[in-house]
Amino acid sequence: MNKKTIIRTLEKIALYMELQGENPFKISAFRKAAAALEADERSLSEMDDVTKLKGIGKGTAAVIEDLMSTGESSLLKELEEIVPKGLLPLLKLPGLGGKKIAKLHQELGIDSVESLKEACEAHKVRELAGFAAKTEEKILKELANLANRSERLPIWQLEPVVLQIEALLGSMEEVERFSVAGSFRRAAETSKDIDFIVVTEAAEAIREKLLHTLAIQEVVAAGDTKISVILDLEEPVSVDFRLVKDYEYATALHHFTGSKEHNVRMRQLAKARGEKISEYGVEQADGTIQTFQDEAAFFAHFDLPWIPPSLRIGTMEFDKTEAIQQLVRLEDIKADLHMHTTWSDGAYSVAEMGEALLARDYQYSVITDHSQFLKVANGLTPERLRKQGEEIEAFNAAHPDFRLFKGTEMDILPDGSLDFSDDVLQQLDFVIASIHSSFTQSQDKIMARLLTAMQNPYVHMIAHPTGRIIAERDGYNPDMPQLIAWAKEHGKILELNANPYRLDLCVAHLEMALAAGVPVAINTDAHDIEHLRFMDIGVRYANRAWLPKDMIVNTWTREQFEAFIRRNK
DNA sequence: GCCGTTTTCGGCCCGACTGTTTTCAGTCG
Repeated sequence: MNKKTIIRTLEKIALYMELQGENPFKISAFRKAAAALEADERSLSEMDDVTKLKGIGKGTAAVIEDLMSTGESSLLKELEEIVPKGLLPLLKLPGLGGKKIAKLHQELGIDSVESLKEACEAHKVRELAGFAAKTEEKILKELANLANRSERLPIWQLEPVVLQIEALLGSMEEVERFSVAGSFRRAAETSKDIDFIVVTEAAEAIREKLLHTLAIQEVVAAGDTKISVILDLEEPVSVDFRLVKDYEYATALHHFTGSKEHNVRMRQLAKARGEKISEYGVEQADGTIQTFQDEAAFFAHFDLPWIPPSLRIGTMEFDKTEAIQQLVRLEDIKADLHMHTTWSDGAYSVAEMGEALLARDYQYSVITDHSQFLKVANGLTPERLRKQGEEIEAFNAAHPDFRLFKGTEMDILPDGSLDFSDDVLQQLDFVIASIHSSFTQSQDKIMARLLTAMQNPYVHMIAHPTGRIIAERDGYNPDMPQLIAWAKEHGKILELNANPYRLDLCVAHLEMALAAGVPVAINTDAHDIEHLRFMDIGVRYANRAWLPKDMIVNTWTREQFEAFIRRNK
């Protein structure tokens, strides 16, 4: 019996209990037990007594026990007999929760999406106490939406929307300050919606402006402080705006950044001190509300350092306060080691990219256009690579306080050979090796290709090591423990590609790299000046794996970096 | 169902919005 099955079973039990209209605290106890198992890194066999975990007691331990000895849960079986399976999808309908569904089942015998639809159409639902015509109409509307209801959207789909709304809010004179919040701010790979905190003294005016300016498919809610809309985009996106006063900003931003689990822990912390946290401030024992200028002051009130949003998952962020000080921040970044220009498939010239890097206060960076194999991207031949080098030197001559290094993003070919010979590579300052072809080869072949790159003394870094695209494709499935071991052995850097399409290495792989002591570079892989902004996403994503600053190559000074790239020459 | 430097019972995070009633329950985040 593996741990995942047990976690899923506990969650399933919670779901069925919800459909019975069970006590919400009992339901949440089962979810907490599942979360406790998930948060613990040990496997089941390594735990001698699960009840020692906070959140697992007699009842939930009995379920685990049952699963381990018989392979199934008698509790779940009982629930499945009482509660029709067909009710599960109804929980996805907005406006319907466990209690209402339980009532529909008990009073009208509803047991599926189909029977609910029939009951609505026959106007039977509006006769129930607590339901009325409007609810019935809403259920019918949501039932029609059920099929094409979008689940979680990938970060690369949301990022341009966030950018656009930020521009809009920035242009409104009644808006004093604002920030994106929610799981997007926590650098989640996918989100259900986008949240914004907006400071204004003119809530009504802002509400009207938002409702009239945005391309809206549906207004879900429009109250005094909360506006919730679904944007009319190719893929509909839900956006929530919370309108607050300036003095409420810090606590509102914290509250709506979450995660839910983090907030619960914070509130328990407050409660233990006789205080009460809400989005409006911290209520003291005497009833007065204390507010804060920013999140740092809010955390300081509870003797905590400012916790980066991506770490707020309700577990070790409260304990590992020392490690938080060591984490990389955007202002620590001194370089970007992976980008493209018009020489291959980029949109800007060497000089234009150089100026954009200078504008970001970087000390150095590397131009890494594609190599000759990648014809679709206008990859460079050795001859063109040499010419590009002259252009880079000219830029450097005009900017003595900054240095653009000459590099390449060289393809590792399907047959396992490298796209440039050693004497070409020798001329370069920095060499990236990447796979862009034949993703479907066996793992052995993929690993053989990567090993060639690892063993080449002129290669410094492997870019986007798995080749995944979030929510689109899995990549070429390398054996990561092996790859990381080779990186350690041969002194190579592994990339955290910060392009929101990729975020590759992913969090789990970054944690493995950290454990092995393999240095990581956070790079934007920019094909456009605008893409340099992805560094921010990369840094926030890296925080999720607790990578300390000194493990991140592009926080190193130019001198440190030069020493690293020269060591095999 | 779980938990206890207030507790073995009585809490469990807190507030907005909607739709239902007419002061509140349910849902949601």
